[in-house]
This record gives sequence, structure tokens and C-alpha cells, in this order.
Amino acid sequence: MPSSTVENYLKRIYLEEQADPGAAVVSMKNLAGAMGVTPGTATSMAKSLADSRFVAYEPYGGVKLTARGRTLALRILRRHRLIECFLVEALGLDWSEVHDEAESLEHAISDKLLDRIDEFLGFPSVDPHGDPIPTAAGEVRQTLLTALTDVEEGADVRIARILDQDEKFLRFVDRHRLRPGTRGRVLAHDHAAEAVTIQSGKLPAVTMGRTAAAKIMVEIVKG
Amino acid sequence: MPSSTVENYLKRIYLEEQADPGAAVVSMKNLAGAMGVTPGTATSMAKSLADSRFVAYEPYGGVKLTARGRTLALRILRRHRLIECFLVEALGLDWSEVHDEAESLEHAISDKLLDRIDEFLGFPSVDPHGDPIPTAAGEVRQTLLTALTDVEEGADVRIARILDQDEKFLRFVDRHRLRPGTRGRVLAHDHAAEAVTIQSGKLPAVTMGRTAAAKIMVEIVKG
DNA sequence: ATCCTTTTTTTGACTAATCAAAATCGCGTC
DNA sequence: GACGCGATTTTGATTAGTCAAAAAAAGGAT
Ligand SMILES: [Mn+2]
Ligand SMILES: [Mn+2]
Ligand SMILES: [Mn+2]
Ligand SMILES: [Mn+2]
Repeated sequence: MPSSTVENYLKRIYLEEQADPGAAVVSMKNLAGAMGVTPGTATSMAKSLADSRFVAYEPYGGVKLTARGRTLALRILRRHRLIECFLVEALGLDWSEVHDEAESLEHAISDKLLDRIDEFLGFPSVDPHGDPIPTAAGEVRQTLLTALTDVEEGADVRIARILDQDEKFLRFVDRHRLRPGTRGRVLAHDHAAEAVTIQSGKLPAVTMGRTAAAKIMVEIVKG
Repeated sequence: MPSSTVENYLKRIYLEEQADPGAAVVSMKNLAGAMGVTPGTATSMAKSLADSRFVAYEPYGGVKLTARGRTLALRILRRHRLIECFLVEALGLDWSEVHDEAESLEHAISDKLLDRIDEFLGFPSVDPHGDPIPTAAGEVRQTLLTALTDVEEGADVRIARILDQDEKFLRFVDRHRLRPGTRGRVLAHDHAAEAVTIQSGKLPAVTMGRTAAAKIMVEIVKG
């Protein structure tokens, strides 16, 4: 069985591939950065992942998950996201604090326990951040979402997914009632100021920068 | 922070000390046996635990937990047992299968999550096997129990604790309704056959060997 | 074509945890 | 007091994961 280190690398490579679908491979620089290790460490891990056939490794190029590697990455991601759901649903932890906990639990629970959790939760399809939960078969149902930056002024939206697990950002989102599932309206885009103004519930509207808004994915609500 | 390997060794040393309170120290042979490693590995770990002041190590003698080591061992034991409770209570896992799961989860959960679990469970004092749960302060409330082998014929008892986490044994206990909390009556001791006969509920009486009976701890019920 | 900067790889070292097998110790028996 | 056996320690090796720093490669700019 792969170590939790290997599991973490594979999950990270998967997420890097998702984050930049244009790039053919994940560079050692990006991998090292994402994993918080030195580039040399990333290189030697890349070789070892390639030896185990989890990635294709091109020297001076980068790594790319094989089918085998993707399967394992999705297995871990599934665990991660189901655990996040469980911690929120069963124990009432705040969605802003479940990520770190899931980061270690994802390696520790058995398949049997995971199935129980899945059943307990009623087989959810997204986690508390709106991230899709891969199926046991290793499929990810991708929904078409729009970044808040790309929504027309005046449009009604349903917040669907937050692309940043940082506690501070999640608490900001929370404060302004912008959790996945809530409704809102985009009031204005200020292109010069690179800012978006959105309003949710009875709360006063909030204006945030482009980069923040880009991390909030929504569905456009037909009115 | 100590590694999970160190945590496992300390917990094991604690349990070995409990299992043989007469012995002043835990020998390398016993430690190696209990941990499933070679004697040389036990020796080198003993030295390293002594360097961290978790144990006192006497060459050619054995190891003995320091106050510091005992505190850590009890911390892990507390986690282990609360997790066992949680898996049974919240997810309906069978008590015969929670031990292995807890063995890895005990190293993975945060203090905060542990507190939530404790609260969720209503601050239990024993786990599903009847093992006492150490307090957060590191105290173990010891109750006076009698081994089934030491109970007089005809006495009514309340099963209180099972001193073996083996799945097969636990399922045997289960089949004969001898879980912690249930009532029973000791019908006979057969000293020649080294056997004890006990009866619980409406079930037919069951006769078991001394060694099995010695692992079932009970309270005598005054009639 | 040469230089310069960034990225990547290599090298050498280190820690934690383990094993196999050899050396040594402790201790009860003769 | 010497012997022998079981327990213990030592030695040498291995694997996983890491870093620092040196070396090498890529690739754009001049
Ligand atoms: Mn992880
Ligand atoms: Mn998530
Ligand atoms: Mn453990
Ligand atoms: Mn238990």
C-alpha cells in the first residue's frame, strides 16, 4: 500500500492538473511549491512515483498522472471530501476548520469505515465547500459553474463552490453569507478597481477584489 | 511532536506494565513481542525513548514509563477508547471491529476533534469493551472487578469488561450475550476440566475454558 | 552564438524505523 | 568456578523522505 506521503503527492498532482488544465504536465517547481518541499525532493519523488507507475515523468519536463495514479488520487480526494462532510454533519465542526483535519484522516480510515460514513451522509455529491466528491468507481461529476468575476451585472446567482480552503477566506465568505447553496445578486463590476459587488440575503452588499471573486463559483439563476 | 511509532510504543509499554503490575520493568523480549518487531529494534527504540525521557531504560533490564511517558501513553489510550465509543455510537460499527480502526485513528485526530467526540458521546467513562477511558487530565478511574474464574458458583454477575480485543473472541462473547452491561449467573466451576459455565438471558448456558473466562471481568451483583 | 537566469537534477548528508546476524551479557546449573 | 542457553545489544545494511548546495540543462535576450 502506498504511504500517506505518496497519497499526498498524487492528490496534489491531481489538483495541480485541475488548476491548470492547459498545461500538459506539472513542473517540479510547482509540485515542490505545492507540497512545501525543495525542488530536489520533488524530483526524487517524481522518479519514485514513476517507478510505481503512478505518473509519467519526463526529465526537465514534469509529471503527469497515469490512469493508475489518477485512480489513487481520486480515492484520496473522495476520502478527504467525505470526511469533511462527516465532520460538519455529524459533529458540527465549522466548514472553515474541517480541511486540515481531513488532510490527516484521509490516510487513516479504512474502506469499510468510509462506506459507513458515505451511507450515514446519504451519499452526498459535494462537500461543504461545494467540491465534487468522486464516486467509489473513480468518477468526478463536473458541473458547469461560472466564476463570480464572469457573471453579468444584475444577475441572480446561487453560490456553488469555493475554490480556496484557507480558514480566513472561508470565514470571510461566511460572514457575508456566501456559502455554497445561498442565493445572491451581482450588483456591479468595477473593472478599473478590479472589484465585484455582490449582495446576499438581507445583508449589506460586499465588494471584493477580482482574485477573491474568482475563487467563488456560482450557478446563474434563470429568472 | 512524537511520531505515531513512538505513540504506539508508549501505549504498548503502558499496557504491558498494567498486564503485569508485579514486574518492575518491561523486558525487551516482551516489548519486541508485543510490538511485533525484532529484539534489536526494541533495544534501539528503548534508547531513543529514554533520550526523549519517556522511559527509564536500564540496559539488560528493561524499560519503565516516566511520568512524562505515562502522560503521553494515557493521552493515546484516551483517544483510542473514545474513538472506539464513537465508531460504535455514531456509526453503528460492531464492537468487534472498532479496535483496528481506532489503532490508526488515535494518531490522526486533533485535540479539538477529540473534544467534540467526547462531548458528542456525553463524556463516557468506559469504552465498548468496558475499558476505562483516561480523563483529559491523565487519570484512570480503576473499578474493582472480578475475573469470571474467581466468581463463586451460583453468583449473579454483571459483565463489566473484556480483556481481549481479538475479533473472534469478541464475537464469541457476543454470541453468548456476554457483552459489558449484561447480567448473568455462574452456574458451575469444573476445576478438573478447567472450565466455567455461565448463563445469560434466556440463552442456554455456555461452558468455556479458564483462559477465556479469565478475560471476562465482572461485578458481583448482591441479591 | 554567447550570456544570463531560472529550473532541474545530482550529490552527499541526515533522521526514523526497521531487520538479520554476530557478539556479548547474565544467570542458573553442574 | 566454568558452561551453556536465552536474552540483549551491537553492527551493518536497507528504505523512505527530506534538505542544502553544487552542477547541469533549458531557453530567452542580446
Ligand atoms: Mn493528506
Ligand atoms: Mn473541501
Ligand atoms: Mn496505534
Ligand atoms: Mn477497547
